[in-house]
Amino acid sequence: MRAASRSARRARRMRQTPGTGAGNAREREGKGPTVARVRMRDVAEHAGVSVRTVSNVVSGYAHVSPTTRERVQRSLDELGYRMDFLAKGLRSGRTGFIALAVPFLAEPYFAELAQAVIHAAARRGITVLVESTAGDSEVERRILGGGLTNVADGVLLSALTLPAADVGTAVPDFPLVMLGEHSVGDHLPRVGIDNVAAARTAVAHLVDQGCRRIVALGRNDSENGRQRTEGYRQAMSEAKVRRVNWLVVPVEDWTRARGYAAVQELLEGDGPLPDGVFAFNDALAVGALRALDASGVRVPEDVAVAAIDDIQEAAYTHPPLTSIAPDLDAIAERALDLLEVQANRDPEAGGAPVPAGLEPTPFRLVVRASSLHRPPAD
Amino acid sequence: MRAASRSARRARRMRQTPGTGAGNAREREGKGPTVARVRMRDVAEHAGVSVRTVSNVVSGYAHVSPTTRERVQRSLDELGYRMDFLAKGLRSGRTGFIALAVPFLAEPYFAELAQAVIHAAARRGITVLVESTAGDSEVERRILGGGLTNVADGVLLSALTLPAADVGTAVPDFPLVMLGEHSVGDHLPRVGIDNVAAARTAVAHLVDQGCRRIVALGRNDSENGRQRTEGYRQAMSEAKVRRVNWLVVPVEDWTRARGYAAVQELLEGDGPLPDGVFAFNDALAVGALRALDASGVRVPEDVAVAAIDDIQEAAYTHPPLTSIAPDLDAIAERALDLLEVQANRDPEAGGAPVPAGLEPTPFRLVVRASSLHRPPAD
DNA sequence: CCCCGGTCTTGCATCGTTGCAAACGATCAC
DNA sequence: GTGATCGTTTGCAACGATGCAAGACCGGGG
Repeated sequence: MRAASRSARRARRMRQTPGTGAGNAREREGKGPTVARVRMRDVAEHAGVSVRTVSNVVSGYAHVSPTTRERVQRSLDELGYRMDFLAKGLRSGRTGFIALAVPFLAEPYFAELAQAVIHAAARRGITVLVESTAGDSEVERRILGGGLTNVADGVLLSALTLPAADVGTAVPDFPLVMLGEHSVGDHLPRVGIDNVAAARTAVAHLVDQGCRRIVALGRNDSENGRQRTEGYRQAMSEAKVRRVNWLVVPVEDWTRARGYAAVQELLEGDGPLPDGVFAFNDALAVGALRALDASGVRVPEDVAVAAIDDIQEAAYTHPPLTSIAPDLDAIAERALDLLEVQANRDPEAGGAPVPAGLEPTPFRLVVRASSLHRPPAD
Repeated sequence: MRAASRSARRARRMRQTPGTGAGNAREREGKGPTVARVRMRDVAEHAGVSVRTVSNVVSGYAHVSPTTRERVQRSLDELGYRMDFLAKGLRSGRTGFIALAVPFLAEPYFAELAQAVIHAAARRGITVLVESTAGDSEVERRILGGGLTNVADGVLLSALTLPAADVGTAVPDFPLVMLGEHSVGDHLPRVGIDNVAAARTAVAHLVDQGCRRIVALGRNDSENGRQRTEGYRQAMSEAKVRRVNWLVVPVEDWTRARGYAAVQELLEGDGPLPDGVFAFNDALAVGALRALDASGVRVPEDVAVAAIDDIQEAAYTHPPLTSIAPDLDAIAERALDLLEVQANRDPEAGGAPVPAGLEPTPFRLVVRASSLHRPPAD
């Protein structure tokens, strides 16, 4: 794709003043819809000051006389000046962008996370570049390697598959914060909920509701999965549930389809039916609920269900889904804070070391009908 | 936020060779994690060629001897060169980014649309910048005014609230394609499904299923809404449904919550109950289904439900939702095509005019349980 | 009357890349 | 052998902004 409208205008200007390249008085073409790009130089000439002074006004430099400032401002408005981010970025080394990489933007949890990040960033005047890695660890590795540097001042990476071993313990040379609940080693700063605690809370809630044979829907092949499995174990153990009633059903990925398939298989099997399902995320739970519904199993009477994520959809399932709600806004804000810390760190002076390890953010249990196995003891 | 690691490195270099600024042999600092930025100049020196030749190799220029190309490539790899997109963009006028602006990224439809766009763009080597306008018409107007130009080669805008009157008939001076189903006038290129046809198809399907009193859930205060209303009208009229059985229930926005509230109100009212609900989008339908479920109204036996969007969630509602599925990949591809057409258009030569008006993309009706009011006639 | 400290303004070089067009060398036809 | 041609490589300037440091200007104290 060529930016024809822009380069063509440039070409015209260069034709006007061949060689010198100093084409100064830049014609504004008619009053048609097409508006020539206005540079600081144009504003400077219009206001009768130097380019540098215009820059000073635009960037809010203190020592500019009110008179000058106002005159420049008027020219700025009149010509409709807009900063060229590319030039600014090239010269100053800062772009005003951060990159956010998530596995699947279409997955509700990541969409909601992305929205939270975008809004938090907008409040700070930062624009977000969204990448969708498709859960490809190759892509994730490339990003960790700095593939987005120089176009972004910092990177938020929500890795999915990336094995910790692949990353090594190298600290990248650009601001980076791991997002969500996946960890690739504790040498990197990371923001998210405490997965063990979250899972334990959800499972303990099911136990509270009288469940004694609780199936966990998930898999411990990722750091994230391991932690949620651990939370499940802790809660089961604390509740003194007999080992024979523990069951972790592995699923390939955490989608509605897998949740549906897993539960369907479970129901068709010859093992005893569970009275509780703890899904590692809401998408799995949504699939599970559908499968239970299709098989005529009543929720929560026969089986109680709880999960983690509390996506918006959770309030509208049949029945509404009990879930652990991470504070996405808190995650976004904290992650941006950590990016700033890293960006402001002066590597020369040694400065503060890069913060590392999990920065836990709050979560809460949102109880809805799906887990009300027995009426609350009131 | 300051990009400290980068600017500090720069400062150091400048200290080394004061005045000249030509610091050539750039030291690679230790073997620590910090890696100095490698420029074309560094590669050129390493390979013993000119900077321009490196540029030629990198950009795939044809007339480079195999020998030279290979030598440069080796240096490129060895030094780990990565292009500075800012400099490239500044010089060439093209950034390789496009901007995508949607109202709410957390709404499943927009998330799925965004994912489709990101993937389609990735296939073309384009990176996507996502903005979330929050449905603010002020933001949308700013974007139409060119607020994202110069950082993006083109803009895809999925406007929500923007009234056509505010836009005027001016053709923007940058590549722009309106996305989704909202129109702000037919002077702008636009990609999406034919809303009238889509709505008519959905409603006709409900009629087919034996529905005679069909409520439309939506509002005609947007172009989009007007068109879906029109489709509803056409289908009702074609089916010769008596006027008294037509009803459009207005909703403030197209969310699950509004759909829920609207149906609840409807059920509490004293009017006759409908036997069919046509929701303007899936989110409304999801809310509607939940409200019907909560009130003990059976779907599809008592009321059949159909909607537009076919978000992933639709296959997992209770019961699964019949919906019109737009081809998101086709929308994304076509939109990118149209951006390219505009970008390549030579305004000097007059070129082809900017394509304008709706570029309709295919859709299909996905029938699920929610609309099976009576068993198919077979 | 001049020097000094401060405020306000400016010129120059520079960020890393590509467009342009010229230079270069080798090959080829005559 | 000489000029034309082609393929290959190069130098220079420029994209639009900011960092740096010097210059211009102003008023007050010595």
